[in-house]
Amino acid sequence: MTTKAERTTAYIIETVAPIFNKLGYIGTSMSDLTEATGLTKGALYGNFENKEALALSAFEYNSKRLLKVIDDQLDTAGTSMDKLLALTKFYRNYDVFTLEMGGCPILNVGVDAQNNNRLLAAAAKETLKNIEGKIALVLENGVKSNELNLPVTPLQFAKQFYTMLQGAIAVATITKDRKYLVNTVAYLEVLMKRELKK
Amino acid sequence: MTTKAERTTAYIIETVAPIFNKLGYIGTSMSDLTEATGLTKGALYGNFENKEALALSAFEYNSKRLLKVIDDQLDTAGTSMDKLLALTKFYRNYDVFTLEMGGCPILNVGVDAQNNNRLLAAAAKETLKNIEGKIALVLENGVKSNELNLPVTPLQFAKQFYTMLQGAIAVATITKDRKYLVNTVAYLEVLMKRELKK
DNA sequence: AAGAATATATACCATGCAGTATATAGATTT
DNA sequence: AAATCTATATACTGCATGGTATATATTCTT
Repeated sequence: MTTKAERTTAYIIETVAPIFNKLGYIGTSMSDLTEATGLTKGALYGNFENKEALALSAFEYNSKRLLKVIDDQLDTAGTSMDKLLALTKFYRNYDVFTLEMGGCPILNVGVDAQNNNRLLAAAAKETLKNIEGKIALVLENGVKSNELNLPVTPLQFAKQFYTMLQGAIAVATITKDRKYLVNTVAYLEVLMKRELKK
Repeated sequence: MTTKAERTTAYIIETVAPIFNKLGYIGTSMSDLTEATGLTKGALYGNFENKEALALSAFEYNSKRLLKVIDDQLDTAGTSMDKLLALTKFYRNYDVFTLEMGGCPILNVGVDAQNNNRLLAAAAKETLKNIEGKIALVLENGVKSNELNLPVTPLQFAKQFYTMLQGAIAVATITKDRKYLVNTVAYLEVLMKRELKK
């Protein structure tokens, strides 16, 4: 069973995560967080050492949520191609999924923290590489099971694959136009069928 | 001839532009700027109404520099394909070019200002669409002159093209790994030759 | 070169910031 | 239910923030 204190900590993270993601590390003030949580500074500082620890926990929370959903897609039953298509389908509505998180955490934190907070920047980088690795694994299995035929190494293909997705996310975010997601995913699907077929 | 005052204004913008780009709108303090310029608040506020106006001028400065270099590439003598290849060649070293600007202004400002400053966010979006338009124009001319054969409209191709480039920029920035730029450009060049050939 | 106009420096607001010490309220254990 | 322990609220630092009023340099015009 979870104690009251644990639940409060969890509640703070959940509440605070989208705010940090939206406003950025420096752009978020402790009073933004007391206001959003309905708690006081005493409560926040009782649960977290400082603002940085809070921001890190917030990012980890968003990151885990994202990784979980990606895992879910890549765990889809069927061929490696089926798994990848489940993933692209997810990314087609990535903006909807990340809406309540306050946008793409990798993009937001990765860019925002780049020159402001080393730990956060490193965490974003780590999450990104994590996702690349997951995609590469599916590709690798596809090759091993004689299903797929890659023009490059699995990791290299995964990196190019993810670069395109992240490009769509970035441009869709900047222009506030989700068509970039839809079009990029459509393009990726054509590309996959053309390049990965044995 | 330029008056002293005009030169001071220009000097402030030049000096301040990379700082805003690196640290973000909120992350940049007026004292960061007085320190960097060697001027006092009186001088800064004498030349610009407020922090926002200064940040906007700074972004416009970076934006114009970027658009100018892109124009230079797309003005390369030769076929439309030559022009596009000049552009991709430029983007291969985009990180070097944007180093002294403090990173990609479109990505940094577009993401940073997204939830913090409407004017800056709108300016970043505008610059992005501007670049897409420039690329589309070259493609359009290539089609008109019977050189290229597009699978989609010029603007649509340009959007997909730029999305990939911006993806490489984003991921290279987040991971601090320029290989994404190199690889994406290499991939784009193969793609162009395959998809655009008449 | 003198005078007018303009640009920059100085000194100062009020406000918001992250963080803390301590008091109070609440939960957990016996 | 009482006692202990823990978590939250309150009130308060010291400092940095954006911005301004005014005095002092400096530039431009004649």
